[in-house]
Amino acid sequence: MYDILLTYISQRSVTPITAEQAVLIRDAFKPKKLRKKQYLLQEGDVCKYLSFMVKGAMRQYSIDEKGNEHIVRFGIEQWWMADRESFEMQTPSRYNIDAWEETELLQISRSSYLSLRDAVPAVMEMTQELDKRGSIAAQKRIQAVISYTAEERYLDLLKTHPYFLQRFPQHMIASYLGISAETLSRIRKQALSK
Amino acid sequence: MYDILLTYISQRSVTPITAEQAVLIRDAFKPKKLRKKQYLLQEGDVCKYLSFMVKGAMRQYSIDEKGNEHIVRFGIEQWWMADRESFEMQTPSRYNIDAWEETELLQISRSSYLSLRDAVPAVMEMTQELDKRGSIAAQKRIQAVISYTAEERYLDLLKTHPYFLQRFPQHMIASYLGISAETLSRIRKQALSK
DNA sequence: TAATCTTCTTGATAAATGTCAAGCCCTTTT
DNA sequence: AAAAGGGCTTGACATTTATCAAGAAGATTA
Repeated sequence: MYDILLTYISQRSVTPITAEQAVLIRDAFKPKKLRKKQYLLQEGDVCKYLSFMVKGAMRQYSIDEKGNEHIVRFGIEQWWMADRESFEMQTPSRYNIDAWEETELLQISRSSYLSLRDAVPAVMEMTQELDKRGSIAAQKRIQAVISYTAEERYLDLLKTHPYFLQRFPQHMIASYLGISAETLSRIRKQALSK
Repeated sequence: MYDILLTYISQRSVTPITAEQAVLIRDAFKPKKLRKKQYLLQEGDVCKYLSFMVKGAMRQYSIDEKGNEHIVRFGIEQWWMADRESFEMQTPSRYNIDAWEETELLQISRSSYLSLRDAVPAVMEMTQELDKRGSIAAQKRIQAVISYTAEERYLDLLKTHPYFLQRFPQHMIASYLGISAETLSRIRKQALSK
C-alpha cells in the first residue's frame, strides 16, 4: 500500500525519490483503518496527523448551533485529509472528519512530517504543489458560490466531480453545495426534464 | 518603497535575508503605478506578474453573462495581487483585477520569480506561508458561505476585515459577500437597531 | 454653476430556497 | 419475518433574497 503513496509523490514532484528516501517515507507513515462512521477528527481535537487516503471515502464538516451538518470537503482515494489549520497551528479544530466508507489511511505526525519534508525534496515539492492547487480550487469554489445559482453549482459538480455523486448520499452533496436536501432533489428532477 | 517589501518578506520567513539577496530582490521587482479604475489584469489575458501592493486598494472580480460583477477578493497595502491560476499555469484568466484607489505596486515576472525563489530561501518560505494561509482562509470562507446567512457573513466581515468596509463602496462589499446591494443595505439597517 | 454620475436607501413584487411533515422504498438489525 | 432506520421525494407554506423602479445626497465632471 506504500507504493500508491510513493507513486503519488513522485508524480507530483520534479526531484526523483532515492531508495534511501523511500525508506524514510515508509517509516514516517503508519497505516490506519477506519470503519464506516468512525471519526478521524472531532471538533475540539487538535489534528495530530496528516492522512493519505489509500482507499475509502470521507467527509469533513462542521456542525452549527441548530445541529445541522455543513460539509466543507469530501475525500476519496489519493486525497489528503486533515484540518489544515488545526494541523499547522496545533489549535483545536472546528471540524469533524469521519469515514463514510471503510477507509484505509497512511498517517504521518506533524513532527515527522516536518523532518520528512526537509529530508526529501520531493515531499516538499509535492506539498507546495498541493497548497497551490488547494488555494486555486478554493478560490474557484468561492467564485461559484457567490456567482452561481444552486442549479448551476450542481451541474458544475456533476461535470467536475461526478464520482462524488456516486459515492455520497444526496443530502451530503446538498450540504456540500450549500443547499437543503429537498432543494437538491427538486433541482435534479428539473434538470432531468431538460 | 522596497523597504516595505523587504520587511514584509523577512517577517514571514525564518531564514534571514543577506545584503546580496536584498539586491537580488530589488532588481527583480519593478515599480508600477495604477490610476483609479485602471486594469492590472483583464479577462482573457495571461497574468504575467505577481504584484505586491505598496499602497492603494484593488479588487479581483469576474463578470457573468448578465454583465454582473462578482468580487472574489479585495487587496490593500501589503497584499499580493495576481490571478494565481493564470500566473502559475500561464493560461488566460477569467478574472479582472483593477485599482479602486490610486495604487503603487512592485511587480515581478514569473521567470524572475522562479529564479528568485531558488536564490533566496526567505522568498521560498514566504511563498509557502502565503499559500498555506491562502488555502486556510479560502476554506474558512467556503464554510462561511455554505453555513451562514447573509447577515452573519456581513457581521463576520465587519469583525475580521473592517477596513474593507471603509475603503470599498457597499455594493462591492455586497458582491464580495455574494448578496445584492439592496439586501446589504437592509441588513445594515437592521443590524443598527440591535 | 450646471449637469452628470455614483452611492445608498426604500418600497413593491417576484423568485429562490428553506422548513416541516408525510410517505415510499430499500437496507440493516433484531 | 418484523421492526427500525436511512435516504429520497413531494406538497404546503414560510422565509430569505433578488429584481425592478424611484429618489435623495454627495461627488465628480463639463
